[in-house]
Amino acid sequence: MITEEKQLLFERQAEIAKALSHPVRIAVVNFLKDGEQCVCDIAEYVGAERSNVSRHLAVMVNAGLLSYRKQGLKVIYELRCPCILEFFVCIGGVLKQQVEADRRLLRAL
Amino acid sequence: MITEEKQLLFERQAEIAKALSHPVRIAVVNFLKDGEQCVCDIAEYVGAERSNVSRHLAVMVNAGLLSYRKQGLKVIYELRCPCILEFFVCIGGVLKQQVEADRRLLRAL
DNA sequence: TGAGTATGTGAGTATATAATCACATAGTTA
DNA sequence: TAACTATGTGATTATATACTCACATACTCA
Repeated sequence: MITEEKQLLFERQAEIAKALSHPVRIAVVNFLKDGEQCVCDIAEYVGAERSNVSRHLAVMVNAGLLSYRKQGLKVIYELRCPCILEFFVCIGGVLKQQVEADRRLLRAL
Repeated sequence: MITEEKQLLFERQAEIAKALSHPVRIAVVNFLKDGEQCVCDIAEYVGAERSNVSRHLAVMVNAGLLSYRKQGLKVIYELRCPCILEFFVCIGGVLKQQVEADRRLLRAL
């Protein structure tokens, strides 16, 4: 049985995973890992419409992944917690294991 | 600029995150971390319809998170890569940091 | 063989998400 | 003040996702 607290935790964890479940948002994290950036530059890096990027950023702020500050005309976003980068290490483990499996499959052909 | 390879990587990473972006699927990982289980028991643990759980499991298999084997009437699922559990450590870091921020906010009231 | 059990799937519906365009807002600078 | 720039948002549309119910499949065991 899942306790009510566990249920809440699962929902919160799922929300964070969802905030990372889009290629554009993954790209954003990758771009911001080296330091804060304005929307303009983020949009150029990820190669998407500014308004679209704006919405993706809002999703990530809502999930608690990003914070932002205004500086003149610009709005500058940064990773709220560098620990999110461990996510890529974790996912990397899964991907490596998949590639290994594919390789074994290939050899069996 | 994002290279074509990076783009592919981001898509793959997003896909894995998406497979973890639902409370039921998070619950499944939590249940399976102590060992393989059949659909029946998984459904009871997560508290959802069997057919619904079946679909969630299919999503996770597709993403490469789970593997399964048939044993008589039952189909038994297990984590394909325990490294996925690091995901919770990572997410835990983000959540802790959010709770800290909330606490600071509360003190400021 | 026939009843029973575990699982998966088709079809339908409701809801959520993503993308785009046009426009609003806010700050800048001449 | 007026033109300009960076950003966010409303409205719309297309697509994806989640869920449910009924049913098909596959295996078990009497």
